[in-house]
Amino acid sequence: MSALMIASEPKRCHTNGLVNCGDCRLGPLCLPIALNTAEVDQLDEIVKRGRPLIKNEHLYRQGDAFHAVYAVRSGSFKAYSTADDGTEQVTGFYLPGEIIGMDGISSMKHCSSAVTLETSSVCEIPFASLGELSRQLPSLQQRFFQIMGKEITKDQQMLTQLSKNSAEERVASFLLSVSARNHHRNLSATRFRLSMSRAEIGNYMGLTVETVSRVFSRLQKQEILGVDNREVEILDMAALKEIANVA
Amino acid sequence: MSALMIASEPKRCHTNGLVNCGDCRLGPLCLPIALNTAEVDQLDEIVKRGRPLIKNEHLYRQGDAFHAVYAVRSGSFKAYSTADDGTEQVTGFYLPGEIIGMDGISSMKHCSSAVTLETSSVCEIPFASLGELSRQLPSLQQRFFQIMGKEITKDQQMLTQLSKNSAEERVASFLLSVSARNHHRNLSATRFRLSMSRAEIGNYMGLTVETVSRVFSRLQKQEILGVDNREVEILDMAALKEIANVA
DNA sequence: CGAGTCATTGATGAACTTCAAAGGGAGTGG
DNA sequence: CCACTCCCTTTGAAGTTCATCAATGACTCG
Repeated sequence: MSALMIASEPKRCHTNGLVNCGDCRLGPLCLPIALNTAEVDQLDEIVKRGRPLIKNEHLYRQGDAFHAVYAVRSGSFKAYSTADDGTEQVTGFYLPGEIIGMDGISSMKHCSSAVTLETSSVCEIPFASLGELSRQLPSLQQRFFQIMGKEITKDQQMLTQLSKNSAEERVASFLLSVSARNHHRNLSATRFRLSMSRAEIGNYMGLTVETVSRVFSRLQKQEILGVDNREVEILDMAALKEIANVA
Repeated sequence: MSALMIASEPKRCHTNGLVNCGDCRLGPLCLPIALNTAEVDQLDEIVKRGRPLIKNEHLYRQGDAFHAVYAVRSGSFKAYSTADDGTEQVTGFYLPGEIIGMDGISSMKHCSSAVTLETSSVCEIPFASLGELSRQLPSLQQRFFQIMGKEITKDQQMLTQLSKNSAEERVASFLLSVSARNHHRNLSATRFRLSMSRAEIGNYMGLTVETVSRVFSRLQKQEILGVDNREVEILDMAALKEIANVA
């Protein structure tokens, strides 16, 4: 439990604003799936690649006009909505290759905010252009429907999570989700650094900081998890899945 | 607190399988919003109107191949998913004019089941045709994106509901949601019959039957709500909104 | 009219929250 | 480079809310 930094692969991206969808390592995870080379080039033309955002910088805020969705290129984001009384609810975490910003589609206004958890960069995909282009490219339209559908099923799984599962089940599921998404990006499924605080995890999973911390401690005591601050190692994947009720 | 039946407007629909989107009273709530007459006619051609479904009949089941979404024409539906251990989680209730079945879009398989809560009917909208047609009709594409986006924001509001709110707040919000949707369909916002059981409400809101029942009783004692089994009357809308934390 | 489901109400208990306090880490400025 | 500060994390003790268990009553529909 010593390593501070794990493979800083995002760096390359930060220094290369010229990368296009065809060359992007994330291509196979992101929008371009199922597009052929010519189609990817067309997609490429509507995508805007911005400067990196520093930690705690907002991508958009609740109430902002909606005009684009964003593909996370590097780093990570937290999406959250703020109630009238100021309390916040984290609605999702977004890792490279995932699409953030779809909360604004229905009303053309963002009903949540998105903020970086670390230095991050995105590809901006103007929604109007995406609509237009997807009328020409059936597989792009298909793909975007699929991505929106996935957001729906993800949220519905969270509903079950929040309404039925205990604190241990929720935390275990959360860790497995991060693990699986890392694995999907060819990173370690068993060892990674959490870019979010205990409080943010707790908020997302409907728990308090203290409860999350206690669960982490218990999992560590049972030697299922190795924890060093935000550095995490899954020592017993089977046991963790057992706890999370995964078949 | 006596009336058993409230305006049975759906009946007319049941007896008329020939109604088309252009004539449907629900048009302005449903998919056709923002389409002109010619466009509605085109939509009409891909829509299949089926026989009415009786109470407790399934529209689709978890695991079924996905090939269409459905517009509720009359009655009401419950969507729910079943875990490996057999426990069920209600993921939504669907009233006339609302679209059900989008849970299958991402994987082309339904990951939840849909069942009627009473005699009901739907318009089946084959997804492939909808995709095709929406490539020709920008406003239809726009509209469908909007509907999917709304499902996303609805689910995210539920997340906040489940993770932050007390039993009273949840039940109050639920009643207000049904009230608003009724009002939207030009039905009474203050008096209606719930087509779902206490257990189903509880399951949806992450509570037990007993808790839901107790909240109903308390609201009745405070003269905020009139309750006669599934017949409900909101006596003090302001107080109910107060409880639900609505601004 | 009878059987079964649904709703209500009470008593008890468990899980998580809240309140409180102290121990690291990371980043900043001197 | 060190020291200071602030925030994050951890752990303990007490308190609440809601779940669970249990029993009765009411409604619905064959």
